[in-house]
Amino acid sequence: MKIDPDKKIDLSAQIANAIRDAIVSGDMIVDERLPSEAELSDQFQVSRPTVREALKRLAAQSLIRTQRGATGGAFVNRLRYEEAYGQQVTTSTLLLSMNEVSFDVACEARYALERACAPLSAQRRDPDHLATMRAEIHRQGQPGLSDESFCASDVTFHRALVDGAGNPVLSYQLAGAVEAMQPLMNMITFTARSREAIVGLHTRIADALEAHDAAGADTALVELEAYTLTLGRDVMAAREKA
Amino acid sequence: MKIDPDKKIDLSAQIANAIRDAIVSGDMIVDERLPSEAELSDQFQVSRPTVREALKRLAAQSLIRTQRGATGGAFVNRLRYEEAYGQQVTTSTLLLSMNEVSFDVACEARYALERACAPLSAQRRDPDHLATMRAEIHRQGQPGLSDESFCASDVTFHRALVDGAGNPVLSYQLAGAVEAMQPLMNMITFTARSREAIVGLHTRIADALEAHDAAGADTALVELEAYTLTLGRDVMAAREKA
DNA sequence: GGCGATTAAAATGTCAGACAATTGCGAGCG
DNA sequence: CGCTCGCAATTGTCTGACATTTTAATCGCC
Repeated sequence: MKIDPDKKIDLSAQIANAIRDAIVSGDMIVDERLPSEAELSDQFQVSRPTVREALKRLAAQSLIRTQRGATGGAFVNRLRYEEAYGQQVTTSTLLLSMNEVSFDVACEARYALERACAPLSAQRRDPDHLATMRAEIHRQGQPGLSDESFCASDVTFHRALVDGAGNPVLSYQLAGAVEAMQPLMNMITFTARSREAIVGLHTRIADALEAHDAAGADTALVELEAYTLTLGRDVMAAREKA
Repeated sequence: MKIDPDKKIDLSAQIANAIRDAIVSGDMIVDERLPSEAELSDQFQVSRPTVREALKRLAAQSLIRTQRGATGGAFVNRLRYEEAYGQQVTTSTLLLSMNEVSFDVACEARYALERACAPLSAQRRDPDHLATMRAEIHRQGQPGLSDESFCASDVTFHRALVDGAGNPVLSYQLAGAVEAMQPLMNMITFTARSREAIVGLHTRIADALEAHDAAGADTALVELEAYTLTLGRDVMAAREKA
């Protein structure tokens, strides 16, 4: 591994970067064991706590995992979709909440991405995805459902749509966009009438996917986007007035 | 903040999670100062190194930044798109390289997402984006360009296309997909003939965007996807044989 | 009284050494 | 031969200290 002269940035950050580069570049392969903390501190000529801080940085990014005991140590982690999902959602949520992203912009991005999945989903959706969508549509029609539950069900519905495309890379990329929107969507109070409209559009989407009708799904998604936008703007307007 | 009983997971991970939740939930706002390491170690009843490991985890995710000196400390960081880009690209690249994502699947995801941007880009692209695309097209036509440079230029071209949509959320989401593909694309050797074909399609895309012709851009992207897929499969087949 | 230089204080960054906890493996014993 | 016990390796945590950096206040001088 490389050296770390007396730059101005933290030693632990330099070490973390050096190891990260080794992993990303492929110099270290999955499940390969890193040297022990003592060996690393010797190799980099720093103390063990400094090495540990570097390893924790990498662990926070799921690049390595650690294991105690005799045959333990730090190992290059196989990055799994589930772990990447979590980070992706956290990052996207923070980006949206910290950068004054407007409801309109987030909404546009979300539906643009979903529409990219719809044709593939119309082609490949399997009965499981359709069943999930039907179940969520039914739940969304239940009276007395809280707004939070309605939103959660909405997310599940749209994730089924995305997963129906059968492309894990797409599912991963969209997890952030769809779930990060949830806090924004949670601000909306859904009236019985607006829920009815949404359920109707969801039903049209599910029907179109079941019939392998990509164009129909696209049309329904466009309408759903327009309707969601209207709901969001009403909330903003009402809040402006108050 | 909450407590951490003697669970089985690391204390530093528990503390990091507690602070992360406080930030994500909005309990701590941007630029707010966290308690000093000494205060945190007192509050959580752990030693300072343990607190430091927790803070490094958060710093690795760009959730906090630290500053030395009298008025220093750890501050909630405003997550910027540029920082999020980097993490997004690193994560996506690793996901693709570690999970045996096929060239076909990655290609499909990338072009599906780009096609989602194309209509917006046709509508909103400004002269800067067009100029970038034209410049990269010209570069791609230069003889003697290395395959790596050709790929890098390709990435710049497609990022201009995506940025043309004028939606930062879309740009962020797609940065991972486009750039993560680069290592896979770098495996392809571009012959003079294939470069010519790609430059032709790029020109058609730029022309369509300039003419606000969304359908034309979409058609050209579909053809480019098919052509890229062919190139990738040829490489795989040749590698199989060898 | 005002202004500049020095010093003090607060905070993070780093180090050294020690002990606890966990786990695998081998040696010893029944 | 099998089981158990203990040892060694490794990470997890603690204590205390010193170095470095930055701000702010104090002191002295004009």
